[in-house]
Amino acid sequence: MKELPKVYEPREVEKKIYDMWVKGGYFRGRIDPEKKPFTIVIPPPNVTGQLHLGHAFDETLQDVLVRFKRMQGYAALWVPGTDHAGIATQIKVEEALRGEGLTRYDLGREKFLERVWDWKNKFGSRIVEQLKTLGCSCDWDRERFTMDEGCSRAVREVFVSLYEKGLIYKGNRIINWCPKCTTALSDAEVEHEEQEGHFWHIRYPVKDSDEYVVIATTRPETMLGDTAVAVHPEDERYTHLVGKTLVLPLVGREIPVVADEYVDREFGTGCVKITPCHDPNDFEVGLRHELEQVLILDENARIINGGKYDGMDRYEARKAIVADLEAGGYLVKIEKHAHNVGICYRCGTTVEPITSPQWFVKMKPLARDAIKVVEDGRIRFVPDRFCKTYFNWMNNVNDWCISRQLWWGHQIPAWYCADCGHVTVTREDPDCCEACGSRSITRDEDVLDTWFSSALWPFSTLGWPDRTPDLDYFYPTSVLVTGYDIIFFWVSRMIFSGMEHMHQEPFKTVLFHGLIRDSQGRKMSKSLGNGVDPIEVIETYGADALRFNIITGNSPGNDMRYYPERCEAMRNFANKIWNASRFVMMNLTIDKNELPEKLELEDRWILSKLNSLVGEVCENMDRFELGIAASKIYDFIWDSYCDWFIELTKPRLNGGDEEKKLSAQKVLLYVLTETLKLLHPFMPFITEEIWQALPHDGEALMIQKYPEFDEALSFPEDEARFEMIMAAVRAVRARRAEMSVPPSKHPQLTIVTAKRDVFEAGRVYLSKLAYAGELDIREEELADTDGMVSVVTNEAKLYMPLAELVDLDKERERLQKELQKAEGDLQRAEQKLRNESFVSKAPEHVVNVEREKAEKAKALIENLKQSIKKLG
RNA sequence: GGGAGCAUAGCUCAGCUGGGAGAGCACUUGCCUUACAAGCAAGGGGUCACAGGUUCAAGUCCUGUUGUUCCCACCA
Repeated sequence: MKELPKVYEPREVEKKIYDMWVKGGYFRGRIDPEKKPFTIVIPPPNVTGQLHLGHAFDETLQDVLVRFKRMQGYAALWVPGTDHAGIATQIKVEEALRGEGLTRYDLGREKFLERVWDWKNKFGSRIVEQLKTLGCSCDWDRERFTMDEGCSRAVREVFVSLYEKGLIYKGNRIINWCPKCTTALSDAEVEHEEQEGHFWHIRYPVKDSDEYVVIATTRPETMLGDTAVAVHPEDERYTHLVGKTLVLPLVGREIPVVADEYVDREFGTGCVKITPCHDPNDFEVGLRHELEQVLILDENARIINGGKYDGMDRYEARKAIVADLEAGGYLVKIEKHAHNVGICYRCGTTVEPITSPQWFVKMKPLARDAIKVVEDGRIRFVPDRFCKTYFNWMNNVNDWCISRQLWWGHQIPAWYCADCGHVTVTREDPDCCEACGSRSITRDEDVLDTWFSSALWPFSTLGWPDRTPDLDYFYPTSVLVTGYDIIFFWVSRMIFSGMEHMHQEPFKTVLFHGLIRDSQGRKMSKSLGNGVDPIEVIETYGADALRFNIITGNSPGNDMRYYPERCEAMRNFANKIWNASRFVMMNLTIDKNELPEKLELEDRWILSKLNSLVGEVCENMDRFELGIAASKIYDFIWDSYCDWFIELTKPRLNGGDEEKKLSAQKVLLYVLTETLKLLHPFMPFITEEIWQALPHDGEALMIQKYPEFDEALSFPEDEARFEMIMAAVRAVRARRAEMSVPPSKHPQLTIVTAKRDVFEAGRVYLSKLAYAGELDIREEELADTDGMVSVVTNEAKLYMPLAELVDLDKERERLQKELQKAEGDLQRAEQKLRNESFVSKAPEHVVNVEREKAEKAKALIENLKQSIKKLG
């Protein structure tokens, strides 16, 4: 038998164990017609990213599920991979270039892309290695990348087929523009932030008149693009002006007053300046009234078509324009005004709504099935409250802007013909225009939104668009695990993509988790510098401790705070298991794991407890209550197994009876082994390490069969009998603690009980765990209890000759207090039982519990009363 | 403007389909009891935010209130 070190050292163990697993090929997902598949695709982290706690959370949940199902005999497959993360990655490489004094334009598209690929190759493996240190049991042979050949083919196929169906189109429409990233963004990529701004009231004179209207705006510079002013058609203040012409201050452009129901009469002045190119509402108004479109911002948000303001930055122009308005007497007043501004989710820059020719996915037709599949339960959300969020979004979804003015990503497969203007969109790169045959075709410069490729992830990673055996077997995937913050970005898009291209839901269940915050509840972010590096945590406490910390004490969908102290507690737990195992091994003389033929009372107790635990854990796991399952295992190991059972076996192990010695070993080993299996999905490393050191059949714990509930190992009566002994032990310990009796003192213990057989069977434990000297177990009351201290349980009165240690008055007081409590219990139970409707309406077992409670309380009261009487 | 979450011990949080208030950390007391002081034993600490309601029974279900966090939304 191998000798284990006294303190568990995760660092040394984890690497070794992981290599062993990889070598054994246990992570491989293999098609097996005999087995049911269980598939998870990883939410692909950014290829150049680093593992943060959010990932650790996400991946741990997935690994627990995959390991659990794998052990249960499923053909488990966890597909790993990374995302090219268009904007994020491109920004990083451009930043690096800036260090060399270069921009991407200096390099040109081709050279720049080479640089990005270099970058990807350099850092792409970093996060993968970090996932391994966490213990992730991904099938690394299937690692994918959203821009690898297969995924790119899937993207191309989807784009072309949606285009052919008319579900992708190009249009000149209002989109969100980030002037820093210089690209269009989808609605989902814009975050909103309340900012303290101003409301500028500006006078627009009516042409050839003394009259004027006052408009209010938060973005005065956009007046350069105004092509109308709108009022409500029924607003009597302004009806006489409808159709009249205004002269735009500073610009001199003549613009009409139009009537449109979009205007809210109550808000502001009731007059709205209309800037079709720079506001989504105004854009619509502009279409309705066939207004001119004047674009006044370029890709860097500098003024164009604005006369003297051309070339100014938007904020510079704002200042200048306000000053000029004031000088010209057009400025009526300035109010403070808090309003929401859109900011880029990548760089935080305020985005500008701008009309621009972009590619869109028509969402309404796709949303239909995507809603239905969640409605009818083919896809289940855990917790289900996120259905509401999802439906709300899907029901109101706008077309999805998918083109990005970036270089890093899937270039849009559209070619424009210089001769006839036709757009060629094909699966294979064309060399001429499909309409006129002209060779003067140029490819669209733009790339697709990163999320366009992630949307296909559940099937592109399994081989689609080819009809592969993997796709047949492993699709639809079983569970998707992800944060609720990317429902719109990713989950919803995978759902409609799966329905559209596979005609099947991409996953059966979505398990949503929350965000990990710092110990003060703040979001972890680079700017706050409060991020916790999971790799450092793993180095300090071990991956198992981190995993267990994350899993326990969290419920689906809820955010959690990260506390280093909790990791310490979990590290201690790992050490506890380690030492319990050391104890078992030290005492082991057998090399086979089997239960003995003759089981002692405590054996049946622990086996029965274990068996219930197994049943409960499996149930909790099936309901995705991973945290509950984990803490039940924790309690069993620490309380039942270590604090009680191990202690209970010591008399047998140290006694002279060889048969008993063997039986104790066997039960210790059996229960430990089963417990390690139960715990393995949560703490894979330490359980595997210990299991390897124990007598075992098979190669690895991670591919052992997960325990199942077994009726034959359920002994409820023996459990109850043993609990009686435990209650007595606890009662004696409590009394001794109160009186500060050191463990070295072993006074005689007299037990007066009607359950004499039970306590006789527990003789050994009583003397060991209750530190008893001589033991007298009897049915008849003691005649003389002078000088005795008593403790009372439901089933017994226990006496110890320790009266000299105790203050009799205090003792009386204590017993009175206990009596009061017992009488209260009895009263409550009897009250319930007297209640006619309780007895008739409550389920039988609940009533029985109440009856038992009353019985027990009665017995206890009787015992206590006698003890008090004896005190005199 | 719409929607959702949270409110339980000093702190951070569990508590599943309603049936005797839990964990970790912190705190108090006593123990180095030959697996473990990263430990053992014993203990203190909660009107489960508030107000109603349903029920034999409510931390748990319903309604409202307060506080708090978040998401969505085109009021310039």
